[in-house]
Amino acid sequence: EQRQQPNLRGQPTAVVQYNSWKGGGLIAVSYEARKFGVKRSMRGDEAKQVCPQIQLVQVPVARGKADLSIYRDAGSEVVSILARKGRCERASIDEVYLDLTDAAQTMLAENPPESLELNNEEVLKSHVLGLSLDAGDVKEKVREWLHSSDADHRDKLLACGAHIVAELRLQVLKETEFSCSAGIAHNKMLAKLASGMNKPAQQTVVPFSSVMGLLQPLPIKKMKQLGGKLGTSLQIDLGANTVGDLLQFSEAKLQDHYGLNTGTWLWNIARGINGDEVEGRLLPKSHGSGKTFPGPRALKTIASVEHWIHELSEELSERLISDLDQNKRIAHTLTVNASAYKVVVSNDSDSHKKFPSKSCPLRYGTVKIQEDALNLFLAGLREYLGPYIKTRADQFNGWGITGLSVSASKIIAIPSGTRSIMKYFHGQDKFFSSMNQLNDKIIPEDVVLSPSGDHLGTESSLILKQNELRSEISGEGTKLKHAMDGVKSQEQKKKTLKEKGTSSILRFFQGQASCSSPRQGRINTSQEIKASQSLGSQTVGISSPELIKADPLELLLTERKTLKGVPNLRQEERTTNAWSYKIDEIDPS
DNA sequence: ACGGCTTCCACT
DNA sequence: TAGTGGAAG
Repeated sequence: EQRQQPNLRGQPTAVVQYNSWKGGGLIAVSYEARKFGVKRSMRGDEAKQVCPQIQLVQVPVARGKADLSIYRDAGSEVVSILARKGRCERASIDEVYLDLTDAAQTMLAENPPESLELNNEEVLKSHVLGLSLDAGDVKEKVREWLHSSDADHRDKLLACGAHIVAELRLQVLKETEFSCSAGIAHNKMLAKLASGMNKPAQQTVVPFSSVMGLLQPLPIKKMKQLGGKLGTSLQIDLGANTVGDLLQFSEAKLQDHYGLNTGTWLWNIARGINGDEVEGRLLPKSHGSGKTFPGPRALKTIASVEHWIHELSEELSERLISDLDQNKRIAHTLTVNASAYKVVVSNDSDSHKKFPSKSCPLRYGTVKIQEDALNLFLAGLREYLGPYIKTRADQFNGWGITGLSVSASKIIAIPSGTRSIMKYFHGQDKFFSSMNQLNDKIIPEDVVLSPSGDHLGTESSLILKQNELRSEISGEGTKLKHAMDGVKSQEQKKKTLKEKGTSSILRFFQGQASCSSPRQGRINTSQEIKASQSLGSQTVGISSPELIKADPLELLLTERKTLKGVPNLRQEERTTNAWSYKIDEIDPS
């Protein structure tokens, strides 16, 4: 927000979401404001009390809920810069791990620090843990450490790392206007620890010889993963208050208390050992959209729950489309979570049960996600209410929903190339069963795109403009039923798939039965269509029809046209002169 | 009326 | 595997 509004730079600032209740909740606090004791977890009103001049910026609201997308995107800007220099793991919205081993080794071999004449001023500002604290010229000591030619090989690598990181941080500043802090160490645990030691906008190096000195006196709760119950247990049950205190416990003893994995992990981190790899992952593993309804705002009717599930699903759907668009990834699982309270009924001490989370295969399309999410919720609600179903209408049955969230997970990149696509589908049991489900579906007449979008409302799942492919599928494409009998052998199916790959795969994108649990009956198709009409369905276009001829599948999946940055047009209208299909009809299962 | 909204992970 | 709970930003 300080980047967005330069007048906020250097000013005590905080970001709040919502503000009608006690001024909203703070989710981020500038360093200037922290000096006043402003904390995350404070309310806007509270922050004003301790820092009257604080500038409060509100999180954007969309669909009645906080929308964090601008902050996600800001995080991505930084990731894309850091990823240029090494294996990069997006650890959170504003943190990444970077494995600079290769870059450091290369630098040590070709451009060792001792030979560097002119120094990046930034690297000289590094904090190097363990450099004799007694005053004197600290900066000179740092320079010495960074360039000493008789150092431990491992420390030389760290020195290279410090140079690379200093450069990267400057690069990030230049390209994004964000400052950042960094820790440079031999593993993730130590790097994370060090990164928090000198903020803001500074970097800290952990020489190999300083590891024990760093960890010994460190309060256990400062270590990542030990800030919660496990850390408390170490203190209370084992009497270990510092990481050093852990050294006295054998690995076996720690395993007895906390299990094999956790025990070993504890034994290792007490010694500064942490083998966790930096995962090469620039993108999130799941997307979720949720909202709480505290206190009197608790939802008490199915209708209100439905409303919010629709809002949340809409946001989720939009983000899934962006992910597909930008990253060619498809999510496979939809999960709904809720929190609820139930008033004591027959006092079976049952009123504190947790609302169960439910999931099902994810079908693309806003309306489908909305329907499936609602069904998952209802399944959870029945289980939650137990025998006390009270099939009667919505109203006030002694329950209230205090939180709702829908999320998408098992996000998998679409493989590129026909062969790998076939292999990919083949590997999925559900593929063939879903092919069978298509038997009773109708592939409609081809529909040509028109700017007015008047083709919408037909059940067409494919919108094809070029004749070549159209003729290819028209034989079975028009009014085709019973394309495949469910009794064919797997081999036969495979063959059919190969021979008629185009239409088969295209048909693969047909919508199909809704999630089997929890609603028993089939969803009324006309309702589905109507809803789809009213909300508009997304269509994505493909350019380069020639390539389709050569390899329609690959093109279908990999060469879709970017739709971003074309404002004031409905998406359907943006896909002119292009091959396209409706995102709606993608069923990852 | 809980800090809200996420994301990731270990465990069963 | 689906579902729970913990941890963290």
